[in-house]
Amino acid sequence: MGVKLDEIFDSFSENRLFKDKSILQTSYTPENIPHRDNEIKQAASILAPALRGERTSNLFIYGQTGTGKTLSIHYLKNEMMKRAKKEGLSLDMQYLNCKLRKVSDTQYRILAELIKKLGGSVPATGLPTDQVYNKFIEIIDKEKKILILILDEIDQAVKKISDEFLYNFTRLNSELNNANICLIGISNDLNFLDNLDPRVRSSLGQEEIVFSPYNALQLQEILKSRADNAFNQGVLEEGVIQKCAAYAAREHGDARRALDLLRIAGEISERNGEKKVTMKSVDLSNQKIDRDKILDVVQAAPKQFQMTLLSIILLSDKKNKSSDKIFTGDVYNKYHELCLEHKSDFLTQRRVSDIIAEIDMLGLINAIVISKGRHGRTKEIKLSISPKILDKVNLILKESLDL
DNA sequence: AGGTATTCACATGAAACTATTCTCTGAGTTAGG
DNA sequence: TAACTCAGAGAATAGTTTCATGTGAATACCTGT
Repeated sequence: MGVKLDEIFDSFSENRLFKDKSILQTSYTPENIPHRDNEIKQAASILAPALRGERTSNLFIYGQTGTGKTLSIHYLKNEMMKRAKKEGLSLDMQYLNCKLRKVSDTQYRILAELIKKLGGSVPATGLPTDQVYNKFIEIIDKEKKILILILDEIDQAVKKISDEFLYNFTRLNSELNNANICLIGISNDLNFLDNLDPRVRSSLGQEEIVFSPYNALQLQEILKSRADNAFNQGVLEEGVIQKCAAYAAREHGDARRALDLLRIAGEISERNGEKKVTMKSVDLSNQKIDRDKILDVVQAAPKQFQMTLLSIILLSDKKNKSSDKIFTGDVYNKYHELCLEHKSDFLTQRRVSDIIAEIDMLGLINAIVISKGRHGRTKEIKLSISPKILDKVNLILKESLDL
């Protein structure tokens, strides 16, 4: 045993492909951000008055995932804070990601989190919201300064709470005597502003910046600039970067995806003891990402959801041979049967029908509404999980349903 | 043959119900003055 | 006495059921040739 382990360790340290893997991690903030100069400049010119101690317009930023919104804002934040420090300005910028679970659910938690970041403290529960709100104002208003609040994934919070809390934020200034506050909202959802209370919209959307997706070429450059430091010299096989970029470009130019692809490809090659990161591992990496996404979804899904999916899988297993199609009724019967068998309670057909639609949305199955004439109208369901990972999905389902 | 009506097996919507989570209030507790 | 903590009432929310209505085309049923 010991010998074998040594072998593994040896081969591991011998062909190290990575110089610094963390550079490819999503949490890494690079020195410069390629292809976002315009956006950063725009944002900077909007926020610049803050460096003269003046209030700035509220700013709203949108763009799809992996277009560098958060990164750019972080960068800008750091630069501005540096500058403010040098010149002794009382400027404060706080970043808050509204998507984090502990933060997002309620207005209370958002306020509590902000207060914590500003150096105050509130109990995790128990106080009325408006008291927390007052405390928040009190803390900000202690001294004369400019506070810039960056609310990332703000659409998530609004979805959970309602836009009322945003409205509160936008009128905050009228309650402040010393300090000035301004908001930067970041969202993935392009339509977000449209479904907002008009009062909030006009105030939050004073300035807007759109981050457009990277194209394949830009992705390549981003990857290249990071790969130089992340990998050792010459370990990338010809075309690896291009391939990663191409895959990611297909997914609306998601740079995060591109970086993940490259990193995982590297990990796969390293684990296989290869001397270089090969094209093949990029393919494997792509598959792995897809697979992990599916497995995560399946694992995290609620019980009834899993039960429904399992029914579909069982049915398509059987039906594949007789080449029959699967319909809602079949699924419900099977599901019902399974539930009885397992003595768990079951949902109505109405709900299962919705669950099927949800599974469809996640892309695990493909369901289209068809009419079978005299034999009614129903959904025709096709499983679209690749057979390669079907076994794993099955395993997870059986495990979590402990069958 | 050609046209119309029926009918099936669900889809799709809306409202009502329910269990859980949040918020808020007031009473009790603590600690400092 | 002010600040904090906590339990429990009431409000908000998510997940689901109940009730109601809608749908597209295969099939049954005419109708006149």
